[in-house]
Amino acid sequence: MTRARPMRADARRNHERLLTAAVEAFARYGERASLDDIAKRAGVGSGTLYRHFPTRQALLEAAYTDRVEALAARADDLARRLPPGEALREWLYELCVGSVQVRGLKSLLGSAVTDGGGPVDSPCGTAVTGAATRLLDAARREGTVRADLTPVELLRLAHAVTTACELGHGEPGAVRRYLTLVTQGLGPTAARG
Amino acid sequence: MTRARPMRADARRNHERLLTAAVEAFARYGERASLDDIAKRAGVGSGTLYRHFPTRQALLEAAYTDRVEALAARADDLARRLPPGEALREWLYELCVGSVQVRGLKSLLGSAVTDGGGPVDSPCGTAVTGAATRLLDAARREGTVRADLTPVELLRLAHAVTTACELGHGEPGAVRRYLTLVTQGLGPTAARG
DNA sequence: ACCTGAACACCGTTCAAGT
DNA sequence: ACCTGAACACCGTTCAAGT
Repeated sequence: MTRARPMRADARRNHERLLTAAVEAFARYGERASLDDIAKRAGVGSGTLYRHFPTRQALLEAAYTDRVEALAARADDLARRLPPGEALREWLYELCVGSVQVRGLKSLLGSAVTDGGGPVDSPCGTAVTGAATRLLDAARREGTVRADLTPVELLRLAHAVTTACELGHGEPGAVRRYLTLVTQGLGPTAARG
Repeated sequence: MTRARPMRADARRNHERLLTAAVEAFARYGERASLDDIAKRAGVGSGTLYRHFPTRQALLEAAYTDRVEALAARADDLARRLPPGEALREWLYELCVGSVQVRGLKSLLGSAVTDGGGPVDSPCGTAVTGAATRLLDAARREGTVRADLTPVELLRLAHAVTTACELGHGEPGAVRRYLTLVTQGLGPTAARG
């Protein structure tokens, strides 16, 4: 563990300003918001943005650290309050709602489970995969989830559900609907919990 | 029905060249391929591209007309050969495989079920929603699909599955896997057909 | 050590001028 | 009727010059 040594006062201020501007811009324009515009709104040269956040991904990750951590904490919270199966379902619901509502968050959560089979090694990837793993393990022990489902698969499906919702452009109840379809399956609705 | 009157010879040739270049570019770079580049490779001024295809969407649609029609035809083909439930599953599989493999096709199919509850009124939207409706109706009569599932929901889920696969960046068997998860649901694997 | 902003390459889109 | 390509506005990224 190397502890980052303190930034110079102006650097620290710029860092903060950039983050504020980024959060606002991502909220307004989605994850494709103009980086140049973010720098301008932060009152900072474009080079400074790149110094602090070398890639768009890095900026996105920094902008949503709080939210991702809150999501992870929420998982453990739900695990304490509800039976495993319900906790898992409710967490998935909140995850998807967040992804639909907070523009840019979906992109970040998606990139946390992109590429190889495993989760990406980033703070966001670690936090969210950890939460999913804990919920999934408990539900599996309870026997309410298919045993072969992996955390990454689960998170990818959540991302997929969010995508399906987006196609409907804000239809109310879309998250619940598509989540129901995916968790229950497409077969005939006979005896179901 | 108004029949388009024949294009001037040079216009016709440019139209064709643009399509060829577009198919190639979309295949190589995905649906975000540079329009300027497509015009250049077609040996045509950029204004000409906009004259023939006013939007990127229009170009995308034109580039994949054949493929979309083939998909629709394939649905009826499968409906003739297989029991409804199997025909539906197999069609979904081929739809997703196509969306994963042919860059740009996913985007087009997605936009065919974007926005309001109904399908978009475009040749592509009509063809693909028609096919989905026929397969779904048959399966419903047979009782192998939940009765409340709509064609647009089905197509959005297919789009969603494709998205999940993309996150895995070409893992073999991903389409089959995620399609299985979505069609069977995430519950415990007990008695299943 | 950090910041600035000009510079470069690229893209989408429009439109006056051409044939 | 159709085509061309310059023009404009915009964006991402780099880097020499500054403090």
